[in-house]
Amino acid sequence: MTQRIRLLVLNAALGPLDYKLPEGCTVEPGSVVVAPLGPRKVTGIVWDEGRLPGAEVPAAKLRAILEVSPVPPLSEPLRRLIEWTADYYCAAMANVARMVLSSGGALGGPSTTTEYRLSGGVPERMTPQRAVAIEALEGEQATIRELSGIAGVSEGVLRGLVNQGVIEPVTVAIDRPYPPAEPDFYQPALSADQLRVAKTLVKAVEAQEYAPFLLDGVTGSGKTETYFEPIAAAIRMGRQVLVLLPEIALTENFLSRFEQRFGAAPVLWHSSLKSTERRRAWRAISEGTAQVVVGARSALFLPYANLGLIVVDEAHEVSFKQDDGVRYNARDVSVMRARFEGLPVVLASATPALESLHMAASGIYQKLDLPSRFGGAQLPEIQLVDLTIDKPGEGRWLAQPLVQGLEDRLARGEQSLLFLNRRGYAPLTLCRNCGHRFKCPNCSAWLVEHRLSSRLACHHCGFEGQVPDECPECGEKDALVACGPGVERIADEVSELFPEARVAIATSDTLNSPERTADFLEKVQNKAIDVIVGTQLVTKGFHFPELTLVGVIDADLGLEGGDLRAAERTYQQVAQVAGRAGRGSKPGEVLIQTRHTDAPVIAALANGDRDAFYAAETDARRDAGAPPFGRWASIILSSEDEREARAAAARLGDTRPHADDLYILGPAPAPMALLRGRYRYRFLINARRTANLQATIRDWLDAHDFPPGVRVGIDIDPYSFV
DNA sequence: ATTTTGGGCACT
DNA sequence: GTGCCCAAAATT
Repeated sequence: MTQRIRLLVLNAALGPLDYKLPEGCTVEPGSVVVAPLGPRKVTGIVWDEGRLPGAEVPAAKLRAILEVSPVPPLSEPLRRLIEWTADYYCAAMANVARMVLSSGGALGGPSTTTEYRLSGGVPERMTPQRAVAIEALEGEQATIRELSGIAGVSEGVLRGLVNQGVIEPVTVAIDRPYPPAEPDFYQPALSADQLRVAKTLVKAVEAQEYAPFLLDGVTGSGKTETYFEPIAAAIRMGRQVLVLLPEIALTENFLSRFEQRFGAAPVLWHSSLKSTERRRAWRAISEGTAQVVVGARSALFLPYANLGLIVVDEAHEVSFKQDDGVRYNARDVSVMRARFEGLPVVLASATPALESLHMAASGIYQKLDLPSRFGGAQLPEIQLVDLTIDKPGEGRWLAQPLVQGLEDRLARGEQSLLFLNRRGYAPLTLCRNCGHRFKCPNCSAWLVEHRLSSRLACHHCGFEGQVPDECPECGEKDALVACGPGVERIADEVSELFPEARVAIATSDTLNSPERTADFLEKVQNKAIDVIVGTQLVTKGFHFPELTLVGVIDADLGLEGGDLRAAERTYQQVAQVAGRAGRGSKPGEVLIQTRHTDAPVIAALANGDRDAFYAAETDARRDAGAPPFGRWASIILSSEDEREARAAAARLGDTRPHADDLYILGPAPAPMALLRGRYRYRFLINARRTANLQATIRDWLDAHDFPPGVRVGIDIDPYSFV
């Protein structure tokens, strides 16, 4: 009697498949195996009996699996999390499981790899490509393929240099252990508030039970040092910790504080890890030797052997919502994982999402407060600049009070930060003669002028073009004008006003590598920069003690557009960027430029009345049936063929379900009706909490067959309506 | 997703 | 009959 097993195959188009075990082979639920499929091989996970739907195939058809991967089986809580995530977000289990096994190579077992680095030698014959490679690879060590990516030369060039001995091979053990974090390496002095909160969290870690916390601390209150204490407790108990951060590219500050506290760097997990690093981290995590993992949202689905605590820092951040593939919200799934695993989870933020505050008010999350700044620093003074009164001149964006503020800071040798959430020089370029506007050929979006790289770029699909001398429509020369401000234009304006000021632009364009970020931070620290002009990148996590002025160029920007959470997002962004001011001994000042001084969000920001804002927003959400009182979902049908997309949407619309507890809007062209060359039609669903939203959507869509060119995207709890 | 199969059709 | 293209079916 051979044993039948059911596999979750890592292929979204395939249902569960049954196999038999070869003689003498044993597996358990969660085991990762390789199985034959036709002439091919597939990776699958042995699933619990009876938990994957589908009829049994005749025993005669069963083939034996080929091998069991030498990795620990996925734990039961993780298997339940995969099921829950797929179910909740209407995604294929295979796609969720793929995020768990996201390190292809790790499944093969331990081994070594060959990496390459410069030997210091010189090639017999120097060529331009070789010079480029040698310059770019200083201090790098990686595989040939990765080095080729870093240097921007072909692999052939590098192989040539290997033959000449200019690049030498190094044998590296992939699975060498990480340096241990020491829970008692350095004990910082904590305030009474911090101690009180830390004690509660340490207790929760020791209890080893599900316990969700909302750590609500004002900017500069020392949330990080506070949650380091339960992390230390978990390390002492030999358990692992996961810390989720929104933008892993900008963790310099976090990492140095972590090393100071624990004497070693944590294990990092993010999308730009090299394959060997990824594999090493994956194995250490699955075997339990990685103590503290600091990662972007994808770190949430890794197979921790022995997890004891999850921390989600800046938990309100929109970037925790994945916007392609499985559209999950890492903040919400973190809480579910903690529940399945039986762990404490800490959501930390100075500006919590309304949903999180509501959970705390309902008694589902325990709320912990850090109401004052660490070390006696004061929260900054906030003032509004009414742009309808203090009008900047034509082609200017800084009103007089802000110019005055900058002048004062420059005179005193203090630093300023100007916030504008728009990359590039100008968001729109048009022809003065014929009115032609530069539009992306693949998207419903204007091309943004970037003067630093002298390009017109689409921020949605990556399309780039040169800025032409003449209008492509009417041929008129020198008639193109830039409309509206971007950070580059603001930086220009500051330089014109204060030629002696040292201005730096901080966006994803300029801080696009750890090196450039470190360089920027160092310059700010050494006061080699007077004025920072930045996008949302600078709103979070930075600690600049000498920064005493924050200017918000246009607080109304976020309120435009159809985003359901626009008010909340504006509040969070402005409050966070304001929180960068006055973190040291000198008090901070914040100037907010706006045309709507009486808008509730703006007024709440000016008065520092967070509670009033949340109360007003809560009422608005209740009236709109928006989260947390109701739920939204969006369904987007897209195709490269406009007519095909429209027809598919119309047919789906014809069979829309009718129910008392939800209503369906659409189909209508999506806000970005053309995105990356695909035409998009959208349905919006608003449901009461009582509705079974996912089941309704699944039943509705399952009854349809769409043409091969049509893609269907379901977004549960959408953030961006794009 | 990928591979195999089979039907329809032009061509010999 | 043979080759070719494309859609449909099978894959456990």
